Amino acid sequence: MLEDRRLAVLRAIVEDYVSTREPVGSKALVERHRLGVSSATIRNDMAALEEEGYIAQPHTSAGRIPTDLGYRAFVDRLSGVKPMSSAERRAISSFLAGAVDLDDVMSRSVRLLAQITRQVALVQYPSLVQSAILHREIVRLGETRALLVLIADTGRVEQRVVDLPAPVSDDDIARIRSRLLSASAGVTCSDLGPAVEGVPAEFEPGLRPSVAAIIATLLETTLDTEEQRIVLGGTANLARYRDVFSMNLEPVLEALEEQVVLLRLLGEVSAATEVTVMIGHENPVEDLQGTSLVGTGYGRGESLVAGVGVVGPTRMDYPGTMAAVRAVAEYLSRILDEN
Amino acid sequence: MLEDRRLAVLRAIVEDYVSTREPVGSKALVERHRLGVSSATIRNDMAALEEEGYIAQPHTSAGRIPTDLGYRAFVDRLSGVKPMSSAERRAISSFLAGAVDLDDVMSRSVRLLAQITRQVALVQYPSLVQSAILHREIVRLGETRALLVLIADTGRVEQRVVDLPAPVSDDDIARIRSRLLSASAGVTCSDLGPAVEGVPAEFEPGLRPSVAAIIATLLETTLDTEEQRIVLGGTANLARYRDVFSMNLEPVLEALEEQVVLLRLLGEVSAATEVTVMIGHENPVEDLQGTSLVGTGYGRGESLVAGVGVVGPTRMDYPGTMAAVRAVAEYLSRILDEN
DNA sequence: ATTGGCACTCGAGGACGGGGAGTGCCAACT
DNA sequence: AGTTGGCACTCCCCGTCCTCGAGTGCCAAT
Repeated sequence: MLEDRRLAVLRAIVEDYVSTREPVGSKALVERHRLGVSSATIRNDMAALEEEGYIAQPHTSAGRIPTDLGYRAFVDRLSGVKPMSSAERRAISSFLAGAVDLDDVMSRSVRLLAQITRQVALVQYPSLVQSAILHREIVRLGETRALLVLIADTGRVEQRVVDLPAPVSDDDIARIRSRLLSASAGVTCSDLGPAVEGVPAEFEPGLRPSVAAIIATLLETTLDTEEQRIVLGGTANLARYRDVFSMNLEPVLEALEEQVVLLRLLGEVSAATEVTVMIGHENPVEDLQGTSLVGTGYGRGESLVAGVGVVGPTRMDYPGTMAAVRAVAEYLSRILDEN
Repeated sequence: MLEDRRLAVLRAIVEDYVSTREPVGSKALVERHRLGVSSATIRNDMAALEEEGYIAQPHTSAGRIPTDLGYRAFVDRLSGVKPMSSAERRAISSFLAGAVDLDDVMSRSVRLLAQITRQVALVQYPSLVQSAILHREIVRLGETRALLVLIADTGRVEQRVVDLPAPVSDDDIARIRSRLLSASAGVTCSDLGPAVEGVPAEFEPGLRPSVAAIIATLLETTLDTEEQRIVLGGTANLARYRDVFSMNLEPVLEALEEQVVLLRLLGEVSAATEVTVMIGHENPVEDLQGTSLVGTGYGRGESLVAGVGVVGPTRMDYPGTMAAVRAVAEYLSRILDEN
């Protein structure tokens, strides 16, 4: 009972602070919420909450603001995921339905999510490793250059230039192409290596290094670290939070421009279908420890192929953001399912 | 002679203001530059320059800062393009040489340019309309869906999902594919329309709508407005200029997220091989009138296929930025030539 | 356990004032 | 005519001081 009220107070503090951006005091609290007790009582509760590390004072004689721990408790124990209005759902689905290809789906999603949450949005391309390859194409660019194109069943298209160790004719390319197609038909990325292992040996000695080079590039393209790709949008929204990242949103912007960093980030929260939240210092990226990350995975049915998420100030509307992230992930999954 | 000294004073003011970011006064000017006259004389010149609109005072009893007109005069009449050091040239070429495909070239270029200039960089993909199409591929995604892939000689790969009006078999797709390939072999984008016009009529009536849909998408993909694509990087550098965009770099960030805006922008400066500069209010985009744009076109030999540029505060190092933009454009042209 | 009362703390924000950089103008000099 | 030193003047910057008020912690009373 007593514990209950303390949590109610914490929730009220989080909600007020998120909406006003100002430290909240005991008096304002009893006025804005029907807590049924006096401000003195609230003060006692606040002292206790501070003792336990859920809230803090910027300085003596100021109101309290939630700590990362406070937000964590709020997210874990106090807020369900707020359902989105049907109007919002309709807006999402109609906006994403107009996409003409995967690139378009990705860029629309990221813009949409940024707009809804008014924060920075991240969307990851479906992983190649998890996909079936529908088609492979080799195009001759010149004497010693070829372009390799992979088309996955997710709609993803990857391209790679191959430098060939020796000149190769149009005809040679055609033969290599058809042999590779037959050798790898219907094979998933992960099984590709063994399936094409013996292929170079089937060709004339002079051609073997070139075939090997093509196969090497083919395998490389589907390598874990190489193939990941993330788009982000809504960077402009960061400017709104100038106050939070006190002087320096520069390191934040810098971190967000690093694919590697983004991958690490999304990797942490996209392992599950539930929405996952990382708050402040929980973030593994040092420059982003002043921010929170809300993310989840998406994919076809049970198998997750990529992640989607939002980066914003720790002082964010968690229920709303979580709902938006979940909704976008659902629609992305649905679009993948349709293929 | 007298006019000469006035210009020398203007140049000195621009240089000092760019490096110190503070209004510059007559006394500081004679100390830092060998002008051979006293500060009183400089004061007279400054009054004249202000009269003519080249410089302005933030308030009485402060130093002068250049106006947009002042920067314009500086760029047009006072600064040659500073040549890059050979070390810098080597850095550029080695950085760009490691690229594995066109996407990689684009993203490396944009990061490189952002890093050299410490500003926001823009790089445009080579235009499809200006390119020859090396290869077209049609892949069946399902009963009524196909994926169309275009490969241009610039290394650019475009994809598009086609919704077919009627179910089409694997075999049908193969026939359409080979017919389209033969009909359009060696044809440039702009001549594509006439070349494929009669193709649908060659097929069975039931298949004609589908063939038409594929051709429609094919043509659409190479449409002027649709096919343009720009990448940008170095957004983090904007944060450094918080002081310039006094309160609000939010509109700037927003403008930079709009492809349409970026296209308009780069379009203005990428029509020539010389580096072009737009200063402050000269910028057609309202939200960017506090910034300057330095850009140029690049391409194979004489035919320009795209643009590259930098957005930064009007108070920027024009000679250095122009040199960097020109150098990157040159290397991009060279890379395209190699294909 | 809750409450009203009270003394105390400390930041925000306004008033004040000296210091200094910079200007414009003028009379004198070349 | 162009240049220069001198000088009065203007205002911004910045530090100091002070008041105001929101908010706290503690205590005695219920």
